[in-house]
Amino acid sequence: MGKLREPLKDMANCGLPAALEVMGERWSFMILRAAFNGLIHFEEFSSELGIARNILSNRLTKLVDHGVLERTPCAADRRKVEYRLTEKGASLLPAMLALRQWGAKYGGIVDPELILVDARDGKPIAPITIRAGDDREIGWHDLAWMHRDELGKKKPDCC
Amino acid sequence: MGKLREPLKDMANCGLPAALEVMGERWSFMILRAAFNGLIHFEEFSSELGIARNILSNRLTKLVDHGVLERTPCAADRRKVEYRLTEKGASLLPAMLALRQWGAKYGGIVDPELILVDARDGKPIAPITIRAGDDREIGWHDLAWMHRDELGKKKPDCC
DNA sequence: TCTATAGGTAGCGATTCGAAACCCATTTTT
DNA sequence: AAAAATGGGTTTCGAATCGCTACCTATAGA
Repeated sequence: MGKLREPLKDMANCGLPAALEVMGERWSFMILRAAFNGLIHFEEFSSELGIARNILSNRLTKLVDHGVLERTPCAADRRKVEYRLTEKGASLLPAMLALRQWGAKYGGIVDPELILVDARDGKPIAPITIRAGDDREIGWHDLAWMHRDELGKKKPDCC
Repeated sequence: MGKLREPLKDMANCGLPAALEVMGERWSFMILRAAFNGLIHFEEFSSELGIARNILSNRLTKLVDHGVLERTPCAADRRKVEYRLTEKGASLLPAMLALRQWGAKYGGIVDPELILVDARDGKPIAPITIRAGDDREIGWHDLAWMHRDELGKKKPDCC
């Protein structure tokens, strides 16, 4: 039967510490955001983010080490370097947008000038939600933990 | 017309710095996770997370100050205090799960013992995705920024 | 009363951050 | 070709933060 509480002890089983290991430091998410916005060069990140060069250098190499960004020397101008999102890095978009939507909703951003839209129809994207396997939106109290051996067994309603 | 790049300069317009202001420090997300798992008392957070007491105290008061948690003295035992998620705090669930799914996928968690399921049918929840207003799943390259005045105008395909 | 529990603070060394200066290879300008 | 500017860093060093341990106070239980 599924447990109501997840055992916090065994971190080995949880993706959150792993994610925070990579993205949990200061500036990491802002760098990611900048990368999604198309910035690729060191100086671009530096000037747009206003972050100290040593810290930026440190974060960029860490993100590269963890496979979020890919660092390639620029062929055209050999002084330059390109930092591009990998597939792994691009997969952080839902997390980043969810965080961002939350910050916008509760952080006092009432009438944003720019709105993120679907390019195909120019309409705003939906708030990011949690969905069951069949696409129903579900909330916190609809969730349960279940051992991998007993998937599919509906939990009793009682507890 | 929508801009391809979001101006990073005006942070006032972006929810991400606001979100990171609240949740960007070390342990904040782990505390949130613990709260989602039903922990409510200081000693519970302390022992389960293994975090130093002064840091924990600092984070909890910060989360309370920002309205993520609500601190109420426990009526039954006046030594105790309860930290509970507010609606604002509970709204972080999609962001936390997205981050967590990402960490699990890429962080080498191959065969998790416990799986997050929909309590109604015992089936695993879906990966968190980005959706257009009409519920289509969309990806990074389908996104564009549009000024609030010109919503609904489809962008030309050319640029 | 005596002890244990809950929720913190205080002190202090270790780590990390951040501003500024410096460095060196590669363009670009003159 | 020489001089200057650019790109991507590293070094240094003071300031802030982290984290461990010890301590404190109010309440509850034995």
